[in-house]
Amino acid sequence: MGRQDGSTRQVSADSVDSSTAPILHVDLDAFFASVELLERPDLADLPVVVAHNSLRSVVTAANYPARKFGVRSAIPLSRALQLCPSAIVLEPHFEKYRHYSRLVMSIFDDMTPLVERLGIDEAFLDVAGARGVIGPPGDVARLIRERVRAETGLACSVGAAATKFVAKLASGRAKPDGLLVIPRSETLSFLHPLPVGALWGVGAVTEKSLLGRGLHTIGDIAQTPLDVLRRVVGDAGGRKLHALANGIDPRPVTRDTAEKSIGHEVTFEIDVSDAGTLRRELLRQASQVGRRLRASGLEGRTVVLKLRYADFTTITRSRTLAEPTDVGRRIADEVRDLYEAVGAHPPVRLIGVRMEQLTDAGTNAAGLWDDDEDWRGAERVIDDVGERFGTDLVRPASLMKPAAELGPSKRRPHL
DNA sequence: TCTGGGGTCCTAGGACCC
DNA sequence: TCTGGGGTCCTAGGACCC
Repeated sequence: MGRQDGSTRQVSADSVDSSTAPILHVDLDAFFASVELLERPDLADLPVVVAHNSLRSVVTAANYPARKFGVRSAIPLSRALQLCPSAIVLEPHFEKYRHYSRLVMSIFDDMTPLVERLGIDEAFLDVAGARGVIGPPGDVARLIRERVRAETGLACSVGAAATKFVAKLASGRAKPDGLLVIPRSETLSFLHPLPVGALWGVGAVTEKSLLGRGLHTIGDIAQTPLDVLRRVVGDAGGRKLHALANGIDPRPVTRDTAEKSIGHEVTFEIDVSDAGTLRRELLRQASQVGRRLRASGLEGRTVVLKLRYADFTTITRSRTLAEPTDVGRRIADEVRDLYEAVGAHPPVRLIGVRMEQLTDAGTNAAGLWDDDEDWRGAERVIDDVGERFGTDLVRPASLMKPAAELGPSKRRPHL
């Protein structure tokens, strides 16, 4: 069970006025690991990591006992096992995580219509409007934490603030299983002592160049002239950093926006040189991308091939089509052309296919210029058969009927 | 420590148009 | 005629986030 740590209780005591902190950031604690432990409560106090058990895998989640050894998300599994040889490794089950994610998100939807999902285990909520119904933001946050625990058995942490950025920092500081309210008037005193790496958009590379210029804290950034920041991190980045460091973050909580790209990629356990293997993998991924496009009712216009070589250098090659498509076959043809044009290359560590410039399928419903229709019809049959049998089928020739013989396709909502 | 897979956003150069 | 400036699209690469 999570601890109610001292600092959390102090700052978020009922006496703190949360009325100037209407933006909540809710973050499930060690989400994948916590879901796995619902079924293995006997392991809860032992170090547990969730990761594929393969040569090149990385940790996707670590519970708090594992974190005491320095194990973190995104470090190589091999490294994690060096840090903590006794760690128990569990295979991930993404279907289960999506299930719990939906349960939790629907609790958020009960609080306010303004819910912005961030991946599978986080969301921003604007609860200013919940005041009359539920109460001030602090009350909403407490209710969310109670309901998530009661209805799923999971712990979450909540930050409440006047802006998204500060709310997100606050939830991080509230972890695990805590609540931290930062009233508007305390924004700067909360922000300025924190290290530059805590700023949104400052990763390892930017952090290094900021530290190299003697900028260590968010307070340092706040006092640095905008021109100087721009020179370090570029035009847009400089403006953003300067604003955030001064507590300014005008981004509203918006309901979820349309996807901008859909893609798949794999890292091979052993680098691949054989062109045949790579072409087959491209075909597989292109089919998968096509299927996801159709399932979401989307089409894409730009096809992107991604290759990562043994030395980790990464190249992309892209081509924009005259007309968008959701047909795996068409995507496969384009991406194969892109691959052939690369020519001789070093052994490949990772290969991927992505579609960009997505639009709603059906905006081109007249079918003008649409020579993909036969393939599309055939692939829809595959979709439907696959849905019925839960399989990822190879395309039997017998299913290749002309589109005219097929009924209208079902548009399934994504996820 | 040899680095996943899903994404988003930004920059920069060149083409092309007005 | 050896030269401007803005806008948009396309391509490639890279930082960053969960």
